[in-house]
Amino acid sequence: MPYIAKLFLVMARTKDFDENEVLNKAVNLFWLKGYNGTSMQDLVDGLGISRSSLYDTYGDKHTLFIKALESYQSTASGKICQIISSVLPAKETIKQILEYISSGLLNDQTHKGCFMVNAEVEVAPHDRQVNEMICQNDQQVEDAFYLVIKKGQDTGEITNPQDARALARFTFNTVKGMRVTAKSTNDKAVFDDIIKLAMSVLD
Amino acid sequence: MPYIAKLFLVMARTKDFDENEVLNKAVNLFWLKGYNGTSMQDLVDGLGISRSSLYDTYGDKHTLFIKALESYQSTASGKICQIISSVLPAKETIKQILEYISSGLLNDQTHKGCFMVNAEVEVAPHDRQVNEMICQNDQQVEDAFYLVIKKGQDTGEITNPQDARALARFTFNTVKGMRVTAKSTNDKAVFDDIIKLAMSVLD
DNA sequence: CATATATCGGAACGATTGTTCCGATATGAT
DNA sequence: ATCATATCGGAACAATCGTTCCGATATATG
Repeated sequence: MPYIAKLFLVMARTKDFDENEVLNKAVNLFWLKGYNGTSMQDLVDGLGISRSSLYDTYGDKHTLFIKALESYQSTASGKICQIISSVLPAKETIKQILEYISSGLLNDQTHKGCFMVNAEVEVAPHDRQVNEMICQNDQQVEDAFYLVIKKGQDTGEITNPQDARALARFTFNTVKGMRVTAKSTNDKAVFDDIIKLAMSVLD
Repeated sequence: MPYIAKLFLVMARTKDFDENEVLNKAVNLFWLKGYNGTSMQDLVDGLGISRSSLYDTYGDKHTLFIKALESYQSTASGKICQIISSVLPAKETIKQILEYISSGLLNDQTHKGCFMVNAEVEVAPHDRQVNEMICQNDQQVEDAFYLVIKKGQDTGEITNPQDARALARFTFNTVKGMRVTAKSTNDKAVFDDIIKLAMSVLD
């Protein structure tokens, strides 16, 4: 039997851990302490797998960070899409999203904030790959807001006649602001004020 | 002559560098690469003074970071106070501040953003001292917005009758959002949209 | 059961981390 | 000019950094 064929026929030891489960732990570590603040030792300790398994499975630190950010992005935007897909009135959809984000931020005693925003602030300016991920995600989120707002304008629910693109940019900027504010505050009243006034722009 | 007296009478070698000038360089280094991203070697290279002079003059890395953040904060809020003190109409004052911040962000090709926001995101959640500086500064800025907005409401220039405190929180949150957005974008149109709509809340 | 091979734990690597220390240098007051 | 002392450059420190490597272990297939 030729050697190459053997490679695919002969199986070996299976991983002792669930790859996605461990990646999720990596997300939480990077999310909590940032890229530069998280050492490989922190990861070895926190993930519960050995150094070699870590490198064999996820590559080096930077590659793991990218994978963690990708994982976070897909689950996070998944939640948003879920809210959008529930065919509520446009303004109610926006409100639900803002309140979902707000409550997520407020419920975290560790003040992790948003992993994407953390990466945008700490890493993006020095890392082309991370920057592109951020830009792509931002465009995607902005577009999602745009579509909801546009729909609201078409149905007459949103009376503000200004460019839906501008309204989407404004709304998303409000979200980013809250994700920073949450880093040093957990005063719900502050977020309620922000959401109420941001929503009022859509009237 | 008693020993203590000598301490004040006998002078020794003077510093070869200007203390504030070098601190300013430290501000720019930490601002650009963050706390964890900036090594003492980076600082030695960037400040142009020796390791020992660095420690003798500014203390350890964390102490230097605090001093750099304090320095940034005082000059940054100084600029804002300057705009506020020019007794323009309230809404014009807010607009000037937002546009001043926007242009500052857009003119920086290195996407440093705002040093305070960077520290809030990267450091504040794990550093009580930095967190307190951020909270204190945020309160100060929010109060400044509050006073201008309150004045605008009293003169009838700002017709929105909602709580001036809420309006101040909202406005400041918009600023924080822009300071994140600037990390991965330099599209002026985005900032113009955000400012225009944030301002419209004050109508 | 035997075999091949991927996974694992842990030692080890050189580089870099933040910090300390020391001898040489420079300087203001006497 | 002398003196006391703060400043300076650079060597050196232990600790940690990210990464590599190797022998032992475990397991799906033949």
